[in-house]
Amino acid sequence: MDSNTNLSADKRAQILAGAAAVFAADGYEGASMARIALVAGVSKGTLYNHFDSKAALFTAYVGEKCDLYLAHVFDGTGHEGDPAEVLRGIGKRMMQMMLSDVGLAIYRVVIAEAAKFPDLARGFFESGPARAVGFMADWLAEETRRGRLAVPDPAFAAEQFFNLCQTRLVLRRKLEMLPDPPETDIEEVVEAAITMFLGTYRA
Amino acid sequence: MDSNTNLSADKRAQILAGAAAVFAADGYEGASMARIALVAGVSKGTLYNHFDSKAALFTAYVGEKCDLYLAHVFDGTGHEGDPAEVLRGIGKRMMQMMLSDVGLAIYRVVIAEAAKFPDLARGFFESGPARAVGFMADWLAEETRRGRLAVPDPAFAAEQFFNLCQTRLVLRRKLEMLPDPPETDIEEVVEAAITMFLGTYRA
Amino acid sequence: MDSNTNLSADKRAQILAGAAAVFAADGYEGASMARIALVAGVSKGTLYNHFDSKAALFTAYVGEKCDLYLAHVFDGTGHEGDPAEVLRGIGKRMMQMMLSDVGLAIYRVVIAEAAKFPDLARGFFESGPARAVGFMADWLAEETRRGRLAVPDPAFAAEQFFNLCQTRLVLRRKLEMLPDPPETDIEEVVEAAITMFLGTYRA
Amino acid sequence: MDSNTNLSADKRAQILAGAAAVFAADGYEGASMARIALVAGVSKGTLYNHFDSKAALFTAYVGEKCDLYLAHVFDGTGHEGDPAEVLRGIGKRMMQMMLSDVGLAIYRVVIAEAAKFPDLARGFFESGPARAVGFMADWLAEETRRGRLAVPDPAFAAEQFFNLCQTRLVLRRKLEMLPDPPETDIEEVVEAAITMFLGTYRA
DNA sequence: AATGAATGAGTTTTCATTCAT
DNA sequence: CATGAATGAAAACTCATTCAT
Repeated sequence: MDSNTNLSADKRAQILAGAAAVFAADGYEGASMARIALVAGVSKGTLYNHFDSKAALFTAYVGEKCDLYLAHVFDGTGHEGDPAEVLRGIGKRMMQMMLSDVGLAIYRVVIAEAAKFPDLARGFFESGPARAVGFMADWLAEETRRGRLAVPDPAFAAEQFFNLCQTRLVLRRKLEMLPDPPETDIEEVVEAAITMFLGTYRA
Repeated sequence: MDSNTNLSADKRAQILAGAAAVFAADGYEGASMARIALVAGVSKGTLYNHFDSKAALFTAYVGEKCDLYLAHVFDGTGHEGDPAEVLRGIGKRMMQMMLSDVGLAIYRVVIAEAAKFPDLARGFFESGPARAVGFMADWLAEETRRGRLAVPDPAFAAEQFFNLCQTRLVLRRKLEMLPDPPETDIEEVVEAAITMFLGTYRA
Repeated sequence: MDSNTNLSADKRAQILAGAAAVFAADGYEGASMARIALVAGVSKGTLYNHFDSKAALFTAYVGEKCDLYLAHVFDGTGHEGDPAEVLRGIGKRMMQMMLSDVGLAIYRVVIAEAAKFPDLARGFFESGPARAVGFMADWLAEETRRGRLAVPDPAFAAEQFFNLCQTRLVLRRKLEMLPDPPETDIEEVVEAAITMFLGTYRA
Repeated sequence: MDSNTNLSADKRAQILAGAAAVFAADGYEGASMARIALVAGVSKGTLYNHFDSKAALFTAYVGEKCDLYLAHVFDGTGHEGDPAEVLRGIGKRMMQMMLSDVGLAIYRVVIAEAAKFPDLARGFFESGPARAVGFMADWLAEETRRGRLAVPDPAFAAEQFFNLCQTRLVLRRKLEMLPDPPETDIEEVVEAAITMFLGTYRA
């Protein structure tokens, strides 16, 4: 029975992998269940044995990506040491994620379908941005207690920092004007964000 | 003869108005020509007498919005007086536009279809963000010459300011988590952006 | 008023010229009134001022071609002199017509639409094949009276001769397997037809 | 599993039967997929599960008719005995085929669409006329070797014979002027063709 | 649980025809 | 009489979903 469960879970994962490829490439409306079945290597009927509808499959796809991809951006990130160094690590990881193919694909599809799938939009927000902001806000509060920084509203400041880090690169990438942003550009932008951020919030 | 021209232009405008409503509500793929015809109050055939295809209609819709809406955000904006005051005007106008229903709808649909319509994405960028950044960068350069500010890279600084202004409100609005952002919130966020911006770039 | 009539007749001829080009290229179903209007250089409305419907325009086109093109294949053909020589002239003219672009186009379109436009099919038959057969049958009857030939059923014999002349070339041309049949091939085939024909019907 | 295969093949055959009826009645352009689905007793979707497009269905229809209908006209035809008798059998079978409803329908539609489907036209030629000519040419060559006939160019002579056999009946049938040609007419025409043919080619 | 054939409503697009100017 | 915008029915084709095997 365990093997049975595994088999079933495997099929589910197999379908989700196909769905991920197709939804990322074609968007929600542009994706067809036939194509997902083809890419996943199963029949159309099997799709419906595992997911009630196209919308349910889409929801599961986005939910999975949010859990497995966005959610772990900061897992294991140390927040000890010099504030500038910590900000550098946070900023770079965040930007690498936002500029990656997968990160971009989820963002695109969630923004496009936010009106149709509001729960998904909220789920995306909470597994991704909200989690990152929460993590960083906690750290800012601690540094403020320690006297190294002076941040009156840590959550707001965290959001400011993430917005600053997106300068120049993120919008252009979303508009397909920047196929492959180089590492050095990210570092430059993050450095400028750190300078401005500490210029305001250093104790 | 004038009436003839007006009639034709009127129909075109009528169709574009219907298209705007439907594309904004349903996105490109989600919109159907039948529904656009219904909302515009014309027959499907008339749609095709004025626009060659759905893609052409979509292109005309986005192009029009970029020209008539985004492009005029800064028309007539004075850039005299105290830097903080000028930044306040720029920031507020920009945020009002980005958070408006029309601004949001264009952003959503352009981001979603950037891969399929790269020219549109570039057109959006150039009529909207690039124009705003260019306007602000010119002003920053002038203030630097005057000795009131010290901005080494005006275009980059302008993008930083716009990103700062988006804190807290814009992403939540895109995700349908903030149906109607109040004026006071915008002012608060812009004020914080001005503080941080001048903390770095004041002479 | 005469000028008026002429103007009107000119427009009619202009429309028919456009219709001829389009029907020949695209067939009846494949032709569109919009394209005919374009090629004829008039508006769609003008088409309907001169012809009641697409079917009427088609009928007029085929009728005109039958009258002006098929009907005059034998005008001015002398039927004096050596029977072989007369047969040679008749056979060659007939084959040149059947293998020409215009002749082929009419045949194709009349055959394709014979079920839908039976009157047209009969009209085609009578202006074209029947006329040729009648002309030749008269000549065969006269030669029989003169004692140079012995043809018991002149109309039947005439049809036999035309069928013989089509050997090898006509079907292949109808099937687009012979874009441009050379003159010498026609002569060869006609010669063989004459030999066989006279082998049977010479007095 | 056999039943499965049969089910699928049955549906295909069922669709082809419907397509045959509609294409024969309306031609390629005049036929609609909706009507074919209706006549075949399946849904439009099922049509597209079995054939990629209208053109593919048409190609399959013509190909099937050429294979199953034209190709077997001469199967089992004995070519022993008196030449006149053999010619009589060949001529009658050929004419019965050309004057039949199915034979006429394929001819009509292939001629009409030869420009659009050149491969089909060639396929028609090779399964039908070319095969008949080849068969008869072989027999003529053998009779020439045996000394009963004297045919210098057997393929050309075969085509002459088939053209002669079409006298009076075939064109009129194609033009819908002869709904149902009686057997006796065919015999008469074929007899005349044999007379003329042997008048030239008898040893 | 897996399959894939069948469905029919829905999509974009074309077209013959009409009519106000 | 010429125009060309407007129409709506019909075309080819797609797709999410169901269901018998």
